[in-house]
Amino acid sequence: MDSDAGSVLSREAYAAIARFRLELRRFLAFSEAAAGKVGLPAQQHQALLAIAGHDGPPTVGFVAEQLLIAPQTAAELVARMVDKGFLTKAAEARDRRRMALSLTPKAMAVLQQLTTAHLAELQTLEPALATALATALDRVHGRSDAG
Amino acid sequence: MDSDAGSVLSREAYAAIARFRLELRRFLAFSEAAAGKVGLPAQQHQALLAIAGHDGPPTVGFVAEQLLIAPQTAAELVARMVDKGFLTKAAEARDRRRMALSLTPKAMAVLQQLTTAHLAELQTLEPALATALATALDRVHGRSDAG
DNA sequence: ATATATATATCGTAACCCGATATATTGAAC
DNA sequence: GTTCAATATATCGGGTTACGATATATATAT
Repeated sequence: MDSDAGSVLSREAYAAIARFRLELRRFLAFSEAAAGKVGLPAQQHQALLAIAGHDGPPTVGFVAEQLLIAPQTAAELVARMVDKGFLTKAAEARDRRRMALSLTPKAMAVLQQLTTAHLAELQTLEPALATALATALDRVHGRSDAG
Repeated sequence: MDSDAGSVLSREAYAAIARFRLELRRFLAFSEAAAGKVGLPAQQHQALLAIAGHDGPPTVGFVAEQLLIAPQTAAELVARMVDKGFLTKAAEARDRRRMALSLTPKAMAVLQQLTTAHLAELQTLEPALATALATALDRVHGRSDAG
């Protein structure tokens, strides 16, 4: 299975992958900065986005799933967001262990503004990101037509 | 300038962007787990990758630039990596303030293995990532042809 | 020689995550 | 309807890493 784990990778191959990761970091750094400007740590922004995009009733567990974090971490995150007035939390009638989460008007306003800015930034960064990824994957196969 | 900051975004639009961010997190989670298995925190892996892909002599400042972190954070990161035997550090002759960094054989072996695994994973995730991004950007323009 | 700028390093502090654990609630077994 | 296991959320303690403020060494300008 690991038959080519010993194949030698060129400096250019590492450079191409590093470039892709840098483009990724640039987007994430933009995102974190934009969220920070409206008073949201990056994870709180992601929680709002996941909740706003969800069809059914979002819960703490749903946030954990979408953010790929442990349930207790999601509980802490949600608690901070409730404290700051971005979310409301209420036990579901059908299963009182689950907490139904809702965005406050403040959260909806902030998320809309952030999302607009993100879409514009993604439009800008998408070509560099796509090119960097394609180049990185191409290098693996021995191609090197870049200038 | 913020003329369309007030445009209403649909739940589907949020869902599409949330999906893209989830795909991104999946890749980053894979990367962190893979690096962790060989004893590297995510940032140390990124530092190795940036150094391996760099042409000239890499320095602490170069690592800070590539990882988008503050210089003192990069100094700390590099110090931890030297302690663990992944990097060597030596003042440059031409400018003794700068520290020339080199990968140890241990680091090269680990990075090669990690990179091979990452390229395979990227091949797998790339379609989902590209589709999610394209869908998110399409939604903005009012399209909704997804099934 | 002096002042300013640059590169790296150290220290204290804050944010976030997780493992272990606790509590509340549900559902299953009997 | 009581008991037991499973699920959902919450709390606590500890570890990692980031940054701001600051320190030191070296380089550059005048």
